[in-house]
Amino acid sequence: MIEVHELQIFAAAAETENFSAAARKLHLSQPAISFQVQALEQRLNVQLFQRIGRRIVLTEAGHDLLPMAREMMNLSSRIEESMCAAQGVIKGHLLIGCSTSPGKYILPHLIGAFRKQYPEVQFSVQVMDRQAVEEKLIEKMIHIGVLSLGSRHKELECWTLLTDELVLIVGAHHPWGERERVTLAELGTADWILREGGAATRQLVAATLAEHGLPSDDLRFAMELGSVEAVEAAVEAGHGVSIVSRVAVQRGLELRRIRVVQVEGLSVQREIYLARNRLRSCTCAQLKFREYVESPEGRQVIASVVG
Amino acid sequence: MIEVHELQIFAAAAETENFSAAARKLHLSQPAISFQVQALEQRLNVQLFQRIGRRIVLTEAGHDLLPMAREMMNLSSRIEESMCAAQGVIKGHLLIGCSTSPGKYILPHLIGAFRKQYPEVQFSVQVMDRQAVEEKLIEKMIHIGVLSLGSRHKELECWTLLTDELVLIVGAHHPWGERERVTLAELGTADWILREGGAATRQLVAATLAEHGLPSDDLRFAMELGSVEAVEAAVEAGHGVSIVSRVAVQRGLELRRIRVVQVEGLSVQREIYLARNRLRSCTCAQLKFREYVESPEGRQVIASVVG
DNA sequence: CTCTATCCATACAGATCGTTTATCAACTCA
DNA sequence: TGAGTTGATAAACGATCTGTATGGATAGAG
Repeated sequence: MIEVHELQIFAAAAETENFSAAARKLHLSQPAISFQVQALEQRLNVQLFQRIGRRIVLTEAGHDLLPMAREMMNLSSRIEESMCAAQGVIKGHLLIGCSTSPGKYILPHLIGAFRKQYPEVQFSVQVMDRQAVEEKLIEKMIHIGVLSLGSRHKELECWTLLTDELVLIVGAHHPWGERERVTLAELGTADWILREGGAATRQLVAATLAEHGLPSDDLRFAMELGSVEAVEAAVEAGHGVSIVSRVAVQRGLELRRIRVVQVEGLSVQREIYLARNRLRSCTCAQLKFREYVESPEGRQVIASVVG
Repeated sequence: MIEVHELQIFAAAAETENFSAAARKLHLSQPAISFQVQALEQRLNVQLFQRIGRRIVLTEAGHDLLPMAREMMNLSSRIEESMCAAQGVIKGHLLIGCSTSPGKYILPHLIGAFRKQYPEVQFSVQVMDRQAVEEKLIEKMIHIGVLSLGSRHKELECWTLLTDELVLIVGAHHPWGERERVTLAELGTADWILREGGAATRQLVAATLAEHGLPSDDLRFAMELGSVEAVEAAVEAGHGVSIVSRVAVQRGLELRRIRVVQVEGLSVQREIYLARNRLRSCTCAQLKFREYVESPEGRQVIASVVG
C-alpha cells in the first residue's frame, strides 16, 4: 500500500530535485527524505532518482510517478476539506499564481475580505510570469491563476476578475503635470519608460498605440524596467512618462507624486482573468472563493480597490 | 494528512458495518479497527459511526466519506500497478461480479488462459444477481461485471463477451430423449422446470415462447429452482424439461445424462456482456484483460468452452 | 589546484505510532 | 438466564520513522 506521506516526500524531492531542500520544505531532516525515497524505490522496484555525484535527477519512472503523487495528495486534502465543509467549516489552502500587477494589488484585499467569511482558508500567492501560471495550472501545481487575456489552452477555464484601465502617468513636476489632457501626436515627443518586451502590459500598450498610428519604433524610450514599481519610481523621479495599470499606481496617485493625464481619443482597457484547470476537481474552498469573487460583495471589494 | 491505511480500515468497517469482521478481513485485531476509526473521527472531527449498543451504523458523514475512501484506495493501487506496468510487468487485482451462468462457466477458463500471459494479475470472481452487479459497478466496488442484456445505465460501458445459446434439455430417459426435434406445440405438454421469476434466463425464455404463441401461463411448470445446476439435476432425474444455457450444461451433455432436443422454428440466443464503469479509470490489468477478451486468442478460448 | 561548502548516503539511537493481548461491559439469541 | 458476540479500554510490545552524527563525493571560489 503506497501511502500519501511517502508520496508527499517524493513529490517535494522531485519538485526541487534536491533532498535537502525538500527536507527543509517539509520540516524534516535530510536523512528522512533519503530513507523514504529509498523505501519507495524498493517497494516499487524502480529507481526514481538518478544519483549523479552529489546531485539527483528524476528518472523517467519518477517523472511518471509525480503527477500521480500529486493527485494522491490532492485527494487526501480534499477529503479533509469536504469533511470540514460538511460541518459548515470551509477549510483549505489555495495556491494562486499571479502574473499581473492588478492581481498583485487586488488579491490581498480580496483574500482579506474573503477570509473574514472563511477564516479557515489559507492562501499562498506566488508572483510569476504568464507562461509559468499556465504551466503550473496544467501541472496542477497551483489551484488558481491570474492572467490578462484569456488563455488559449482548452484545459483552462477562465472567468473575469476585473476590468483594468491603463493610464498615462507623468511625474508631478513634468511639463504635462498641470494639463488635463494631451493629444496622441504629443505622445511621440515624450521620453518613455516601459516594461520589458515580454510583459503583457508593454505588448498591449504597443499594439494599441500602433493602432492609433504610433508604432512603437516612433516612441523615444528612455528605460526598460522589470516591474511596474520600478516604472512608477522612474516616472515619479521625472525621467519620463509611461502607461501603466491604474490599480498598480493607486498609492502613488494618492500621494500626488505622479499624475494621470488623459490622452485624447485613447482608452486602453483589458480584462484580468482568474483561471483554473478543468481537469482538476474543485476543492470546496476553491468553489467558495470563486463564488465570492463573482458575488456583489466581492465585486464591491474589487471596485473599491480599482477605484 | 489523511492516509490510505486509515481509509482502508474505515472502508472495511463501513462496508461490513462490523468492526470485528473488518478486522478479520484485514488480518488485524478488532481493537486496531476501533483505534483507527476513533483516530479518524477525531482528526476529521466527525462521527463516522453511530454506536448503538454493540452495533455500529454508518452516519451520514461516514456515508459521504466512503466513496472518497475507495477512490483513495484505488488510486494507491493504481500507482503501484502503473509502476509495475512501466517495467513490463502487469500486476493487479481484478474484482469481477458475475450474474450469468455462462460467465460463471467461462470465466475460469478465460482467466486461466489470461494469467498464463500475465501471472501477476489476481482475480476475484463473485457471483451475484444482475442488480447487484450494476450497483457494485456504480459504487466502484467491482472492476468488471458480467451481464446478459446491455445495461441501460449511461454510466456503464458494455462489450460482448460471448453469444449464448439457450437449448431445450431433457433427461436421458425422457420420452423425447431419442428424438431429434419436437414442435412448438408439444412444449405445452411437458412438465417444466424453471429458474426463479427474477432470473434473466427465465424471463428471456418466457418472452420468446410467448412470441411464438406459448404464454408462460400455458406451461405446466413443475418446479422453480434457484440455480441452473439445480435445474439440470432435476431434468437429469427426469422430473421435467427446461431451457437453459448450453454452456452451463456442457458437462451434463458430455456425460450423456441429459440431451439437447431441437425445437422446430425456435432459436433462443442472447449476448453476454462485460461491463465497466465509465467514470472509473482503467487499471492497466483491466485494459489488458479487455484486450485479451477481444483478441483472437481470447475468442478462441471462449469458443472452445462454448463449443 | 586546493579548500570549503554543500549534497546525499549510512549507522545508530530514540521517539512515535500502531498493533496485540487481556479484560470488561453491553447486547443478542437461544 | 447463560453463552456467545461485539465494541471499548488499558497496558505492553513491536515496527517504523525520524533525528543526530558522520563520512564520501562533488562543485564552486579563490
